[in-house]
Amino acid sequence: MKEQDLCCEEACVHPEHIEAAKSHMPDEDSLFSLAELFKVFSDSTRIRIMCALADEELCVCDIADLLGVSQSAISHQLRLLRASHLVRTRREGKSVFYSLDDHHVHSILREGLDHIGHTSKGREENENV
Amino acid sequence: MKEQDLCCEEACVHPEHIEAAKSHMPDEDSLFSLAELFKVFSDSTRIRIMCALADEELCVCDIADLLGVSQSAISHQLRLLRASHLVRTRREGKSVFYSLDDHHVHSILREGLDHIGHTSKGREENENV
DNA sequence: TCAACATATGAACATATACTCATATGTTTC
DNA sequence: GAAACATATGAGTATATGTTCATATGTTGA
Repeated sequence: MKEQDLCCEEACVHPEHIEAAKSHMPDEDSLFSLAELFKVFSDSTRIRIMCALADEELCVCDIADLLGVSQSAISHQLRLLRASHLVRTRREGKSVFYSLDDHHVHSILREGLDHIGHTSKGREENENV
Repeated sequence: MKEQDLCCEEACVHPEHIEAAKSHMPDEDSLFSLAELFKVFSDSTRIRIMCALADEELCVCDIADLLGVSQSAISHQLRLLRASHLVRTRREGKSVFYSLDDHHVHSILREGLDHIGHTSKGREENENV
């Protein structure tokens, strides 16, 4: 049989814990949106773009030059960032300037850096993924 | 020609802005680790696992049951979470209990939820990715 | 030691995604 | 309007990744 895998069909599950956990779970839509948001943060090119924009706006070719990535690749990534409301644009003549669109970008990056700072300190033991 | 794409080879680039941005960029290793960390947050199954563990530890089959995902899939995902130091384990007999390993999990999820809360409010106009 | 159970893991497969290339769109200057 | 330039985008491709399936590992009780 194979309905829901039926692992630990009796004793092991803790129904009261499951109910408690269920009660404070965000709704499905939020969970999906959350994953989508962090997906945007999950590529180092996009992270580098956001870091580059941390202090001031830059045009597309500035970013491409700064990161050593092709204009096309940058443009594709900027599109994703914009779709997630993480950057905004301002046109000035032929150039388009991008800047961060949300204070959460800073907070999220900071929390992330904080985490990797902590984990890299004294816990190199289980790097064997 | 094709060396570095040579977009805006002269006038457009703003060298002083590029230098400024360069100066406050995290080092390459951190940027890579950051992306790796957020990659873990970029899947809704893993997000759901972390939310489920927000208040209390759960054993593997609890999580599988709660999320309606196979034991194997959960186990694979837990491995990633553990490798990123986001969850920790405690064995009790045949069961293995997982719990959050880091206060950053809460902060990161909260910032993320905050962001999607803001963007979903009145800006449905550019959902056309 | 063996059966039963909970969890972990390797291989395989289907899908997602980041880049390149070619080209389109939009802007300025002549 | 045409040329030059900055940016955007569609198609194609190589790689990454999440799940399933089969099976291994580890624990308990007989």
